[in-house]
Amino acid sequence: MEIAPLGPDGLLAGPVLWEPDLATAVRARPQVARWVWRSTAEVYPRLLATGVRVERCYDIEDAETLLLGHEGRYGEPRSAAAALARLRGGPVPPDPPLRSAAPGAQSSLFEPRAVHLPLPDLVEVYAEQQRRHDATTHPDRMRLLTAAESAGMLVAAEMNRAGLPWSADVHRQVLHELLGERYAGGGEPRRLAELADEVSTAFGRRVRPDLPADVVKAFAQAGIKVKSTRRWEIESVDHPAVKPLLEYKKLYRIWVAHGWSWLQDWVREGRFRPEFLAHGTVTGRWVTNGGGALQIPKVIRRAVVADPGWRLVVADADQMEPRVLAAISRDPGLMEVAGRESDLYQSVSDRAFSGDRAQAKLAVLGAVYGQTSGDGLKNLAALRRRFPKAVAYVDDAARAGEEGRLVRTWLGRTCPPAAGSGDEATEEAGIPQDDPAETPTGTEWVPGYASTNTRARGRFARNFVVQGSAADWTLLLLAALRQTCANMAAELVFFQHDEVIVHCPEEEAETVVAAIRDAAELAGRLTFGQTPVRFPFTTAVVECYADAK
DNA sequence: AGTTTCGGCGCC
DNA sequence: AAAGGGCGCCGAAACT
Repeated sequence: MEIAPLGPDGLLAGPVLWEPDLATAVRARPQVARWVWRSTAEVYPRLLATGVRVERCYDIEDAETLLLGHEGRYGEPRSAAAALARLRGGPVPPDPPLRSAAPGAQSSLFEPRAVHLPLPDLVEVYAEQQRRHDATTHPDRMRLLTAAESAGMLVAAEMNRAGLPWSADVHRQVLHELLGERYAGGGEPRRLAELADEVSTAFGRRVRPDLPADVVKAFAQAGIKVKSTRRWEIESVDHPAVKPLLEYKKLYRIWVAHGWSWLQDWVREGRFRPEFLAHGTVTGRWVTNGGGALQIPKVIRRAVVADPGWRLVVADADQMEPRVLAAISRDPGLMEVAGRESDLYQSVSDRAFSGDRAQAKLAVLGAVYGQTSGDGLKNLAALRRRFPKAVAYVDDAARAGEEGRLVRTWLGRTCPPAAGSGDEATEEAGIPQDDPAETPTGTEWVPGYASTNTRARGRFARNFVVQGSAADWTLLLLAALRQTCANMAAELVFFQHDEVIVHCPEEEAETVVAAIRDAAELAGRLTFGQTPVRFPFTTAVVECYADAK
């Protein structure tokens, strides 16, 4: 591999060196403060496989994505090769298509090979990116963002390697308790078959509860009109089929999504190994590929069991979103309640909802998500009176989103604008687009597309500033926690939006608990600067994930 | 017959 | 009473 020494200005400070082996090259240079490379996801797993860990890195292609976003150029190709072409004015190569949605080991055979750049070219792109940081609204924050994101890439690669401790025996036991015996031939297990029979008996004819169309028809024949078989619509219906039907749906879900075949597919050698993908969404939240790792049902968490003599430190950020909203909006009232470690929803409720915590929580989340009706909306007025700056902050974001202006998180992560220009990246990101063909013209108001999508974009932007700023903060948290764990046997094994699990020897558990608390405070200071807002965690030291709640 | 979309629900 | 932000996953339905 090629190695380039960088000077204090981040530019090429000497001749490009050639090393025969990546791992050896890295191992031989412990003094390197930060490795700059094209893509952590492609480089770092190979290093980890040979037992080499790096302290810090700078991921050029991830930074390119963030910088392009900040510059309002969301749709442009984000590869290092594309960045170089833009720099030199040449034809810009399109990004390789996203990986096929179809899972399966073979898919990687057909993935296009990444374009590798000669090292001096890569350094040139890097140097230009450093200059582009300076042109952002808050260069110091943008540098922090790309650094934090790169750290997140390291964490993700390390978690992918570690895997989540998983007891197949316990999992099978849980499945048997819930679903009963399996029958030969791979059909429904006993309990599901029984429930399906109960549903059919209640309707007086054979009904397949896993087929929504069949269920809707059966209800219609019983004189009950339902538009769908969603739980919230069905559960208020007065009919003997409802109870077994809802129970069936719950268990069916477990069976198809986390049943025996899931176990077969995803658990090897006592570990569940999903692929964590940092920066998987535009808000900065991570996603996972494989095994539905971010949707492990509560009952299945009994199968997450620490190694003998080890513990799981399960840590959950308390009321993360309203605390983040307090930090970014600087609303005096909200900062005051977020400046305490006690239950924030209770404090809000004491101030604005005469003690009804549930109402307060609904109102806060409604404000963040852009609720348009129901109790949350009603209570929004009370929230607005007490915390005007906080509500105004998300209202402003929503308006900006509706008008197609750029919306950013605290550190500068930028929401894709609804270009209305057929922007593919925006489409991919799931931002609602107006379809010109369906936009009514010459009409004041028509129920449907245009206004619906505009409002949806507003809700997206409203949520983006909070969810995305929270993601900014959690990246700094992970980076700090990773730093501490580097000196111990402890390993980060799971991360889900506002929750982290560390697997460690029993004797390290209390140190890890303290490390999480310290990391949260440090992340708060680094991300938001001077702020009274606290970021407490609820931590539990357990042998089994299910015991954490 | 193979691929994409939909319905529903799990998690935050 | 009515139904909002982000995801992934599965089988069935709907498409080509």
